[in-house]
Parts: sequence; C-alpha cells; structure tokens
Amino acid sequence: MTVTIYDVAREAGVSMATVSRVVNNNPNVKPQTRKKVFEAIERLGYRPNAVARGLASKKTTTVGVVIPDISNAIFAEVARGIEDIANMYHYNIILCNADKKKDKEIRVINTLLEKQVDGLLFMGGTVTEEHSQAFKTANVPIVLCATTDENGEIPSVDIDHEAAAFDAVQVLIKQGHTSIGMISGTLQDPANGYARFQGYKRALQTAGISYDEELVRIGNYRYESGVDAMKYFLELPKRPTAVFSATDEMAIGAIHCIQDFGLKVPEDISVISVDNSRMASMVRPQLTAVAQPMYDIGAVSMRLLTKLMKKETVEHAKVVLPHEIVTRQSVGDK
Amino acid sequence: MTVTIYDVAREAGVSMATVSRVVNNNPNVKPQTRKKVFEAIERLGYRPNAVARGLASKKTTTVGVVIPDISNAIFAEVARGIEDIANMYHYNIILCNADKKKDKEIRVINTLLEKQVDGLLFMGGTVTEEHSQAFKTANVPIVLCATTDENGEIPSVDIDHEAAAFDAVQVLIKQGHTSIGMISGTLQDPANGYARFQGYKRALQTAGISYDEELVRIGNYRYESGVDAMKYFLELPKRPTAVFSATDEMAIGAIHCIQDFGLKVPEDISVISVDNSRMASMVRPQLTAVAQPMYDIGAVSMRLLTKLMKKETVEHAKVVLPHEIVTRQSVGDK
DNA sequence: CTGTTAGCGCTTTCAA
DNA sequence: TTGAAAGCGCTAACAG
Repeated sequence: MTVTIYDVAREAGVSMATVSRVVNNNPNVKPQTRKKVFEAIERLGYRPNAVARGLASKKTTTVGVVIPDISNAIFAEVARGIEDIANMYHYNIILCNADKKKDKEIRVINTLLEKQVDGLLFMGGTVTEEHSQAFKTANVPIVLCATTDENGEIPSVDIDHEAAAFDAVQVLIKQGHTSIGMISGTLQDPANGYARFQGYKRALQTAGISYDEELVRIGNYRYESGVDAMKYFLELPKRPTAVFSATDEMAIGAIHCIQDFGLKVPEDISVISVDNSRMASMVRPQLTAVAQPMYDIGAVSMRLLTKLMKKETVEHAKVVLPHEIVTRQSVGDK
Repeated sequence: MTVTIYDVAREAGVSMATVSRVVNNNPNVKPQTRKKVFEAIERLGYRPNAVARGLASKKTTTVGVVIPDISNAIFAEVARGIEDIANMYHYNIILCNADKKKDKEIRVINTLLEKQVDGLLFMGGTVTEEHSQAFKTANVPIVLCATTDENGEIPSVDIDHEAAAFDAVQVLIKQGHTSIGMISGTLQDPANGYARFQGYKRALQTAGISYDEELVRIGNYRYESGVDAMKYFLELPKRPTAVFSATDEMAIGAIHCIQDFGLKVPEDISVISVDNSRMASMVRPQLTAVAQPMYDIGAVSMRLLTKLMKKETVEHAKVVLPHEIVTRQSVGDK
C-alpha cells in the first residue's frame, strides 16, 4: 500500500541508509547512485513519512502556536507573520485558539508538547505561575508573542504597551485637550488592558491633568463596546473633548457613536487609538493611531524561535519592537 | 531525560501494554491497576509521545488546512470555524497559507501529506488537474472548503456564489435600479470572482436590463480597489445609481469614495455586497449584504471531514450552505 | 484483566 | 561512498 524507504532501496538496489541520505541531501552519495535513487523514488511515487522521521530524529519541523482568537484581525495578522517566517525556515505551524482562557491555554500547551513540536509560540492572556510551570516541563524553546511575563524570564517579542498608550494620549494633550476619556480593555489583560491604562494615567499626570475615573470605561475590544462607552461619555454633564481607545475597533465604534449623536470628529471630539489595523484607514474620518507592528511581532518572534531551536545564542531574548504614531484625520485641536 | 511508557510501566510494576491501555482509556484495566499507573504517571511526569503513537497507530489526530491568507478576515473566520470543530473532535490543525498560488498550494499539500495528516481541508483558488492529482495520491480524505471543483468529484462545503450574487443584484433591481455597476473580483477566481459575476449578469438579464461592460470593474477584494472602481464609475458620463460589490471590503471603499465625492449612500447611490463580515456593520451607512456563513462553512467542512476520516458514509458530500440577505442601510430606491 | 512481542518507517552510529 | 543494525516510543494483535 504505502511505499516506504525500504521499497525504494530495493527498487534502486541500494540500502535504506543510502536512500535516507539522498532524501536528506547528504552530500556523501555518488551522483550516479543519487540518480538511481531519485529514479526509484519517482517510479514508486515515494513520499517520506515525516512522523517516522520525527520519531527517529526527534525533530518534527513543526512549531505550536497558541493564539487567543484567529478570527480577530490583530492576531490573524500576527499569525501571518509567524507563518511566513516559519515557512521560510521550513517549519509548519499547529494553530490553537485558546481565547485567553487559562485552562484552555494550559491544555493546548500540553497537547502541543505531546505532539513533539520543536518550539512554541505563546500569545495569550496573563502568563501565570501555572503557565511557567508548563513551559518549564517542555524541553523545547518557548517565545512569548505580543505578551510578556512579569518576571521577564521567558523570551518574548512585543511592543511597549504602556509607552504606546502614553504617546497616544500625548498627541491629544499636545492639541490642547485636557478632558480626555479612555475606552480601555479589561485591566486583567496585562498588555492590551492594564499597561495601556497605565500609559494613559501617566500621560495625564505628566501633563498635570488630574485623573477622573468617570472618564474611563472598560470595553471588550469590540466595536459595540466602543459605541457603548462613547454613549456613556456623551451623556456626561461635562463630556470629554477627546477619547483614547485601547483598540482600533472600539475607536471606530466611538467615532460612529459620535457621528450618530450629531457631532463631528475631530471638530467636536478627537479620537485616537492603539493598533493601526487595516481598518484604521477604512473609516471616515480616517483614524489616527499608534501603530502596533503586528506582522512584525509575529515574524520576529518566529525568527527568534528558530534561533532558539537551533541553539544559537541570542543576545536579546526580550525584544521590544518600536511603535509609531500614524497621523490621519481623527484628531484635532481642542 | 524523557520518560517513556516503559519507565512508567517499570515504576508501576506493570507492562507497557497496560500503561498504554490506561493512557488510551481502554476499559479493560482493573481500577486498582489503573490507579497505580496514574500515580506512576504523575510521579514521573510522563507525557505521551504523540509522534510515536502516530507511527504505531497510523493516526496523527492532526488535519491539514490550506488557506489562501489567514490575515484576510473572511478566511480567518472560516479558520476559526474549522478549529473549533476540530478541537471538539480532538484534532489539531496545521495551518498553511498558500495565497491562492497553485505552486505553493501543491507544495503545502505534499508537505501536509508527508506529515501524515489524517485529513485535509483545502481552501484555495482553482482546483486544477494537478490538484486533483495530488489529492488522489493522498490516502486520506479531502474536503474543499469555500471552493468547489469543476467536475464535482471532491467533497466540498460552500455557498452558491452565483445565486448569492444574483440575489444581491435582485435587491437592487427591486428598488427600481436599472443602471447597476459591479465591482468584481478577478474572473480567474471561480467562486468569488467568476461565479459572482455570472450571477450579476443573470440578474440583469432576468430583469431585461442590457449588460454594459463599462459598468464592470475588476478589483482585488481590497478596500482601495473598491475606492478606485467607484472613482471610475463616478466619472462616467452616465454613472450607475447602484453598485454591487463582490466583497464587503470593496463595498466599503466604494461607499467612502461616494461620500468623499460629495454624494450620499443610499440617497444618491445604493451599495450592496456579498460577505457580511463584521465590518459590514462598522460603516456608516451600515452595509446591506448577502451573508456568507463563513464560520459555518469552516465548521461544517471540518465536521464533514471528521465523518470521512471515521469512514462513516455521508449522503451529501457536496454541501451548499444557504446564504441570506441582511438588510441594513446602504440600499435605497432609485 | 494483563503481558509478550512484533512492528510502524525512518535516522544514525559504526564498520567496511 | 555505502551498508548493517540498533533503536526512536508507542500500539496492537495474540496468548494466557
């Protein structure tokens, strides 16, 4: 039924070892022999069995990717960066959605490890003690992607979320705004939630603006929650003149909410966010945002993982990618 | 270093076979023995090696997924449907982007087959003879996802793209429009391109409207190409009063182009599309669209694949999922 | 209910 | 430059 390396060996009149060498591009094979083997392979339609190879060589050329939700544009972009680089280095990726749920994350990490992945890319919610524990029992390298661990022991690739938020709010402040609302993610989320909120507070503080908790609403990163948060702000007796959103999608919700209310962006209210997904230029007015290089985060973390898997020494196991402000049309003077 | 089933057997004072039974939930094990084994597993921190298991059992509980581009929202949604169901049936997925490029597709199909996936989900451009050939040499089931093959030999899950387009254009016609532009995908793309274009033409014909090739522009599914196409229409001496776009994203580009031009949607020009991605409700006016159930296409195709992998007999190997019109605000009277 | 024993298809010394 | 042979860690008859 299935053609094995042994069949090829017999057909070509050589040993299994020789066929193996040919298949693996080992130079120690006489060209003539190589040719014979290739012909036999062709004739028999031989297809190497990667599972058997994996068992014998203890390498699967497969890496595991734990992702919150592939249907989220932001993560999908990271995934694409990962896959492109993986592909370049001849790795395949096993993708697992874990929805930032700790239990699910731990479960898939173990499954992935059972499948003998050569490395693991983890993109999730908080990295708890339990996560670290699971990582420790893996004897393959792990890279955190778009997250970091508190104690900074695990290699990671991310942006500085706090600074990104700080910079975004600074843009608003520079335009003269002093009443600045924030649509935040859950504070349980260390990167997209908590850190960005901290950046917001620090920017306010630096500018000598007092923090008003009435001006902070927690959303769930989705469009609708941006709409809801904005609705709340608009009904405030003294509503903010600018809003900082933790994500593009909520920002777009906010913009539409403002427009539906009969006000204009940025004339009446300015809006800025962090992300700069493709959607940012797909709204009117186009969204000014701090760009988070999602594709690069994926690509760089995969590249880092390849180095780790090859046991190359890496100087910077904690890489912080730069973010930048992309000025479009949603921010104006106070 | 690594603890194997043999180590567990020794530790528990039983044979490998018994450990294997315990690990695989085989009922033929005395509860007491089972307990002993579990304790040994716990004590040693044993983690079954899925690669060895795969080699011995000839099953990897892994399926391959060939996808055009995971960073495209539409496909990401399908992927999520696939993964959710895969997960439910204890399969993992190896994800490969192939950008609808034939060579790349063939290449990843072979890699996936080498990795001994238990089944394959193919989402791509055209299914050529070469594809069929590659599928034939696989001795695992294949399901086409959001595509179909011409001769209809391969199981598949998709919507009726021609009918979806027909229905969309009908909506416009019913509102009295007779001058209807189309922003199409490339006609090389059988499903999203050609079929939708055919549906457009048939709707026109059915309504007795003559086809005018000036009113058809080919885009690349992206926002910008929607803008460009619409710009072209707006400059026409006699511009259309309604536009049918093959995808949401191009439709949104068209809407913004119309608005930037100083006209209103739907008062001046109506816009409808096929997709109904989350973005459809993230524009003003919200987009009326024919909904393509992407998540379901993924879920159903994965479900179908599980049946095929279990060698269950399936009555309908060609499933056509229903589409529906989601009326929002972008379509009005002529 | 449990153990013995062949493999699964390949890589990798080691020797020639 | 090539071959022989010993595993890799597990499953799956088969026997008891």
